[in-house]
Amino acid sequence: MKPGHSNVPATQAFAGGTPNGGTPANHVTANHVTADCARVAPVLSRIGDKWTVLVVTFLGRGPMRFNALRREIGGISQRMLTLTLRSLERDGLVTRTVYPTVPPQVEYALTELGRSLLTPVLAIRDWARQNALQIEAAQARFDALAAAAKPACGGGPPHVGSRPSAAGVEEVAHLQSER
Amino acid sequence: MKPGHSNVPATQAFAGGTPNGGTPANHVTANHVTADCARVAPVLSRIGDKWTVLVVTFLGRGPMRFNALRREIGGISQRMLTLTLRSLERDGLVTRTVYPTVPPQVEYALTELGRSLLTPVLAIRDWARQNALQIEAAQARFDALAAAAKPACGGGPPHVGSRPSAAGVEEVAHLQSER
DNA sequence: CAGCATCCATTACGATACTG
DNA sequence: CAGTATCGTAATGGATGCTG
Repeated sequence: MKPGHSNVPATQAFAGGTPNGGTPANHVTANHVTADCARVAPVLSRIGDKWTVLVVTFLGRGPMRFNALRREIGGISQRMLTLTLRSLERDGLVTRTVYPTVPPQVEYALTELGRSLLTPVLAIRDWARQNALQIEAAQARFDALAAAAKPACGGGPPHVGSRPSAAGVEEVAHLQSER
Repeated sequence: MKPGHSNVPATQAFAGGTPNGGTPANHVTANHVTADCARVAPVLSRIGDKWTVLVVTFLGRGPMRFNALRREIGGISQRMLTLTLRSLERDGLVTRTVYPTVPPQVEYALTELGRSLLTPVLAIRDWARQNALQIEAAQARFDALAAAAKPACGGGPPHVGSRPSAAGVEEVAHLQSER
């Protein structure tokens, strides 16, 4: 069996209308929403896989050959690059052009659709860039609390996990100003 | 061991400068790029997991209690909702407020950071919505070609996969107009 | 150079059962 | 209600070796 992508058994809901504006108390009739959500989910799985965004981002800078891409990206295995490109090709996001030269030469490029994807994808990437530090800080804080609340017995071996909860009375409405 | 999230061994590159504009032949010195890319990758893994986007989207409509979220989302298992919310809390994207009522009541809400994430996330979701049909069409086309080029021997059992390649001479520069 | 096939480790996720 | 614990399965993804 091929370990290829394209899966997603079937997710349903996907949040319907406008997140705020629009009708305020509109808590979704939960029926027609389900429909196109099922089509949205697979796309997100695609975006979310380990390499798609990378590849799309790089191809956004112009067409590229297989190994060039491989080198630029850095940590990707040949297998995953192949798989990712296949999926993208299948989805109509990239084109694969083979030049029948003596050493075979294959060039990948974004399609129109692929370029349109580039916009929101870069938006996410930039968000990630800008907020990475905040997130790391939040994680550190969280982990610190978790570790503090679970000294278990002796010291504090690197056995991370668990949570500060159930350590006594839950702190209520922490009033954290969301920094 | 907890099956919790937060993994990502270490990805490196992440496409540096402006995707097009800027310096044209700038093919990345591949060094300082590697730095913040390593911080961006985990964030994307988070976005890409099966439920994060869903949860964030729903919470974007206002604070919600555990089971309310569970019901609204639909296909999520209790376990995954817990895990997802944990991760989001750890990342500082949602707050978890426990009200010590007799039946315990926990409310989840997006933080400022979480709301800022909402914007690019909705952008992706909308892109997915708008282009889902094109993608499906592209897939159908691709799969049709793949199936056509691989009748194997007898008929065409449901052994999907593979590709039309290596079936003869590769079609060169297909000139597909990217529809 | 480009890429498929196979093996193998890790992980994500769902179902189920139990707790405060 | 809101979890946690445990189990089993399937998907993800890396390493390696072979082909055209």
